[in-house]
Amino acid sequence: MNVLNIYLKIKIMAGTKMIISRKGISKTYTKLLQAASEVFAEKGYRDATIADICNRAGVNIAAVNYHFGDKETLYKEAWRYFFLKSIKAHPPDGGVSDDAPPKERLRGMVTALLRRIADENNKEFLLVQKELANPTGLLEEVMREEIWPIHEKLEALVRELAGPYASDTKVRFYAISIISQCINPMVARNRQKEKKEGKDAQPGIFDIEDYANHVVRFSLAGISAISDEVEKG
Amino acid sequence: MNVLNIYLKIKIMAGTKMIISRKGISKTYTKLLQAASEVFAEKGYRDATIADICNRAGVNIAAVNYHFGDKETLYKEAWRYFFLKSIKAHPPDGGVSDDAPPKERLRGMVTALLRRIADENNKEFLLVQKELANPTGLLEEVMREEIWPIHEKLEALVRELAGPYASDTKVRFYAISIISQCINPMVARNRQKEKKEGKDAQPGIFDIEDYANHVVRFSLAGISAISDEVEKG
Amino acid sequence: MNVLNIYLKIKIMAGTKMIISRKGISKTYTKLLQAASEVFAEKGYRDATIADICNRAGVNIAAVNYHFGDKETLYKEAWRYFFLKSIKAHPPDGGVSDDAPPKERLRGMVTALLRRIADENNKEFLLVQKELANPTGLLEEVMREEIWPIHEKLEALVRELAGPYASDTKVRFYAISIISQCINPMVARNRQKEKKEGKDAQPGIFDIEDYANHVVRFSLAGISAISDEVEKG
Amino acid sequence: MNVLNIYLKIKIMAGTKMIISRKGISKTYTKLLQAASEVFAEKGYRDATIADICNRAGVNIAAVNYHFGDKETLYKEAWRYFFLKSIKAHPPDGGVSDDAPPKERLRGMVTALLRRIADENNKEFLLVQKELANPTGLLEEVMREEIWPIHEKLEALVRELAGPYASDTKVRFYAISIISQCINPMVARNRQKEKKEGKDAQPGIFDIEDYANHVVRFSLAGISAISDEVEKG
DNA sequence: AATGAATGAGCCTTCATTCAT
DNA sequence: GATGAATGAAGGCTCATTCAT
Repeated sequence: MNVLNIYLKIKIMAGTKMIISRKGISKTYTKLLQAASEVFAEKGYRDATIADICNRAGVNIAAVNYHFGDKETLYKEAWRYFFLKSIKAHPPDGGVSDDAPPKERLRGMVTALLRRIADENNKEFLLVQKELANPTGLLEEVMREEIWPIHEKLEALVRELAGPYASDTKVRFYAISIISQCINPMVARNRQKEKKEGKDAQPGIFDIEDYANHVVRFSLAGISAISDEVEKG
Repeated sequence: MNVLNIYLKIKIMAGTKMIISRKGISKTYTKLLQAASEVFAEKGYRDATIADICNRAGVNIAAVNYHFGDKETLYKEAWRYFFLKSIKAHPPDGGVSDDAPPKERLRGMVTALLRRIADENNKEFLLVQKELANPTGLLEEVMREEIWPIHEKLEALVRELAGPYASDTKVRFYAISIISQCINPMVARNRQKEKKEGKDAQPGIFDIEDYANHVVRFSLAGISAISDEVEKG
Repeated sequence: MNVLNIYLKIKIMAGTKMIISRKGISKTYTKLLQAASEVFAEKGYRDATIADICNRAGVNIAAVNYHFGDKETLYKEAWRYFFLKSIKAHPPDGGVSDDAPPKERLRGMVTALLRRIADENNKEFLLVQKELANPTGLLEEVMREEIWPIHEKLEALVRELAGPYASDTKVRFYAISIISQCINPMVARNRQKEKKEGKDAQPGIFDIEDYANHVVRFSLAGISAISDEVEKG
Repeated sequence: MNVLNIYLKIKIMAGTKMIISRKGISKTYTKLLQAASEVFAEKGYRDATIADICNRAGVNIAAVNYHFGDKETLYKEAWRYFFLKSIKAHPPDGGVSDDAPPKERLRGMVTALLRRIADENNKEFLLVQKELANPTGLLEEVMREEIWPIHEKLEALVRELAGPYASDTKVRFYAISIISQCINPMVARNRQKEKKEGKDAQPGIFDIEDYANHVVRFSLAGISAISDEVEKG
């Protein structure tokens, strides 16, 4: 290497510029986050291209590197950004007070979760779904942080409903059943809405409130029936 | 004029292959399907590279073009191939006769579906999941053909269980609840198994037979409870 | 290299199988020549693919290698094949006897050349044109053999017409003028016919006999005028 | 929660380029056009490779994509670029004023066209020739735009020379004869110069000015002779 | 004589990233 | 803070050729 011409260039990159920059969040930065969340949600991490995102954001292609360092960081930040928006718009308790009877609180949680996933403006679950299917490993930590609390809260509630004799396994199964009933059909529903060709009856699409009612009654019946059996047996 | 135009071209080639292979041995086609299903299941359509697949299959890169034309076709064929293997290994009725009482048949279907998804050697659902999340549009048709019949069969069974007074919407909701309880946790379970780092309790992993029992009892209770309400009300 | 497994394979390839094979020209061989001449004439050496040719000929892709050794040889043979057909169909003297007066012989040569190039079934000039533009170097020798005699014959004829005082340069120029008038517009004419969209008047297409008359009169006038000048001057 | 998420990533990069380049130096775009025109002219569209071109231009392969999008566009732009250079260097009227007598103007046009084609630095006609023989269809429109006007101008001039009684067909034939005498031998001449093996007398190569004189006199004689015939007859 | 299977080299293109201002 | 220019690595695909029967 040419001795005389060596030079060093030190680059310091902050994962979250938001906090560092003095004048608040820059316009370009926000536009990029918005565009990125849309494109990532539409195409997934791999198929989304930086050029795509910058194009939609109306900024230069080098802006991603400038603001976020690389594609990965942009991806993580976009998810974080929309997770915060989502959690603010859809509090997990569904607006039901902690003092309300358990059944009401269950209805609150189920409805909140269903609405959150079904929210057309909420790209969050599309991103999550794509991440789950094609794991980049990038959202793992942040997802664990965000999702696990909800699951735990639900388990606690279910334990109340199932009574003191229910085993841990039972309680876990109850919680799984409830969450599955919320997530799976909603994800399918979103997918169907994406392609707007209503050529046939589209059997999967339905009214959210109706379905929420169904899930609550179906699950309460399941819990009490099994719990009764157990108590008797 | 042509008379003297004869010329000889002598080519001397040295090699070893001739001795090694003798008869229709290397089924490149099958090896490619196998390798493709693995790599596609692991990485998804986009991240899987042809080089990867051919490498794993131990064949030349151009073999994909020769046998399948392009990556897309290989993808579709790999899925079709493994779907057939899967459906053969896990008949949807779970081995329960059509004459058995409805509850038994429900148990059969649920168990079959759970086992099918949970089968570690079955790449099919990994592929499906990746396809659902990052739709290439390639499997759409074939998936509709294969999956819809199962759903319809389940709906018919649920209608038996729910009694004559159950509305179509109710029946549909029952079916959705049941299928969701099967698909969602199994997919999550597979994902957890993929990364074998059992650093924490891995709360999602459980015994399939136990869970199958749970789903059947939970769902039967849900169905009969709601149906009773309806009849009375 | 593995000493024990070395083997030798000697391949003897004949450029012109026709002469070697006992039972005459094989069907596949001829079909290949025909298909090759078409495809080469349409697309040129480089853009024509062996798969294309074999497809059109309805034979296996390995047939080219089997019968001709490689693409180059097929190319040369196809040209030779069609050159012979062409020269047979269009004798250079146009059917005019060697005893005829020079003007008649000129008319014969010009007409013959024009017709030969314009012959729709004659792929020869398309091939030549493509070869001239994108020289593979393969037809060079064969073209020199075939084309040069015609040129020389024309020069001899022109010398008769120009009279004894015409310099070599003059004679050469005359010949060039005449041949150019034949080749250039005919090539352009073929090109126009290739794309059959007669959307506008297609000013280049015209009647061959009319044009032949024109060339003869135009050229005779040119020759005699200049020769007269020279003689006087 | 984000507060502590700041992280630093320090990257140390060593290189030498900074010192070497300082100001808008390397006109990659122009270098590419130049190199492309050369390579395309030498090898034709298909045989020219992007790697070749970029190599000769001393730029990275991806530069073609960046500046031109793809090979096709580069091809078109290279042609357009050199056509403009050519037309500037060789104005079609050959520098003869519009007021000059028709014969002088004919001499001007013929000489200009001959020189233009024969110009060794002018890749334009090589490109055109290759395009005509192996049409990519890409230059079609642009060629029609550029070449047709010259042809029309020549026809107008010929009409002057041929007198008022000449039919349209006659005039067209005259123009074709003249242009053919220019294009065809020049193209052949270039081809011969390309391969610099002067092994034999290379009968095609000659002095341009001599040939220009010949074409003018030859053609004028042709025109006046035929026109006279017509008038008399 | 003829062929389906297989191969290796090479080409165009894409794309995340970096340069240099 | 922001950007147009430039790059290197890699991927999918094509195609003439060869293998093995």
